[in-house]
Amino acid sequence: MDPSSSQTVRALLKLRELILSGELKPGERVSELPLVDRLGVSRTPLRAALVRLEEEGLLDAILTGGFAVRGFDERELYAAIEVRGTLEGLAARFAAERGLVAQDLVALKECVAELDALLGRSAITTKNFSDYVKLNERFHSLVIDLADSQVLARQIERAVSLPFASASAFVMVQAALPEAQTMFTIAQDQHRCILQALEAREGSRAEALMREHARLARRNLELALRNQRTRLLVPGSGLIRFRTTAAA
Amino acid sequence: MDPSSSQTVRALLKLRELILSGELKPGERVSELPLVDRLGVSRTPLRAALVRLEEEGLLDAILTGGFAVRGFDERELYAAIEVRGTLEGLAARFAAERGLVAQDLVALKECVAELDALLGRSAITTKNFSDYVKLNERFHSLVIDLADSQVLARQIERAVSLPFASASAFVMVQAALPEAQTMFTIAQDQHRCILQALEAREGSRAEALMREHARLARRNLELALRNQRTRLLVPGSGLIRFRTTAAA
DNA sequence: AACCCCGGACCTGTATACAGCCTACGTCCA
DNA sequence: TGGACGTAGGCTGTATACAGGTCCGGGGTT
Repeated sequence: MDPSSSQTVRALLKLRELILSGELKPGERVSELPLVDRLGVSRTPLRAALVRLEEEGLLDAILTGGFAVRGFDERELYAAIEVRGTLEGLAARFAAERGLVAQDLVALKECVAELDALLGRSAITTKNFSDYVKLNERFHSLVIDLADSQVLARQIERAVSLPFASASAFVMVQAALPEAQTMFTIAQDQHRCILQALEAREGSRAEALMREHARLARRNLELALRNQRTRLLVPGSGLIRFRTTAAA
Repeated sequence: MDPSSSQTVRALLKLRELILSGELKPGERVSELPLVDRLGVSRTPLRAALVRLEEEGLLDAILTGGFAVRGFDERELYAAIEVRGTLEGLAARFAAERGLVAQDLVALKECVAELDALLGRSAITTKNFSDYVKLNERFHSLVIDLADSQVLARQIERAVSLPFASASAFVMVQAALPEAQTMFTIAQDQHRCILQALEAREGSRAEALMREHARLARRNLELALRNQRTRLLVPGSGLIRFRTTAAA
């Protein structure tokens, strides 16, 4: 009965992978029976996974029943990032206003120091970017933990469940584009400033910084979409619907 | 196949009612078989409803399997309201920055005018408060619509699925407490100012106003909890765990 | 008297059968 | 040739049977 090895979880993971990889295209109906063969699970856990993915925002319920893969246009990508930044900003403010104890500060400072060390050692490349991703995610989850609100944490969890909204969604792009290398420096300075604001209990500043920090993701996304080469590095790129008509 | 009359929806509604009414207490395990008799649906739609309620935040998954009713302490109530206000604030900013067309403005102004008329006619009491609730919710959903982002709209939908977080959660309390009557006037002035900010494309102001607007809910909640008489008027009051030990 | 072990009831996860609905294709008629 | 109707296939919603795990209580032992 280990939940991590349950059929439901297996179905959820495989199905999410199928959607993100683009094997199921936006708008396409996701029928259950073909997936039963494809995923090797029966309909019951499969349906549970479908319901979860709908709540997650990757699927849309069809009026007549069943689900379809959801598509996202460029505006929705930016909105998703802004939502994430806004919620993380709120978390930063909560954390700052509560005040941090020494132990919390140590953990944060350690994280920032490790990032410093990593960035000072060598450039982030497509080969070693996963170390950066780990540290970056640690920083973000530390801040969320410090906000100490399950309601907020769950809401953020849901926001980043859209693959292109997460804090580390575009690290791969950054690593691949030389013109994006400076973003690492900027991001790390923001980390440092956020830490400082948290320490000084400057809630408003912490919030604003965290929001702006998320907007780096937006800039990376814009860069990524402009280059044919990096476009496919965007997580969940298969879900993106590019406008065929001229944008207003 | 009408989804509104499906067993799943029926189970979802009845189960939510059972939780909010306090018949199922926080921490209590929600076993499926007893509910099959109680709700008159089989386990399959019941389980679907359980999964949805977990995503909604009313249930917690138990490690060994199954679900338990989630409890909320006072801090979480405030956090939920703040999250809602923050997201609605973002919606207001999006709407303002996009710019409204004449038709949008008409709809908003009509809504505000109707609220003016209602408030001018007579005091809001526990008997006629539902008219106010309808108009208030219309104002809020208009703003959300104008933000024109499904990602954001879904996130807000989820935020207000916690019963005490919704924009109209405390109207009943307001109506019952004489000292809260001025809140109607204040709220309506905020509506007016938000409309003005949207019209002038003042995104930042619209956002700040919407946030502050949500904080009225917080003030109402504080009032409600202080009065033994109104405490039970708080939606989902059965889910609230009051601290027994002294708060840090 | 306290602790440990064993047994049974209960509960969830999973698979599958069945019924009703929607859809799409083919055919027939105007 | 185009449109409308009927039928067949497939799909989802629902119910239920079965297997494995969990938890609680009682009895025995130290």
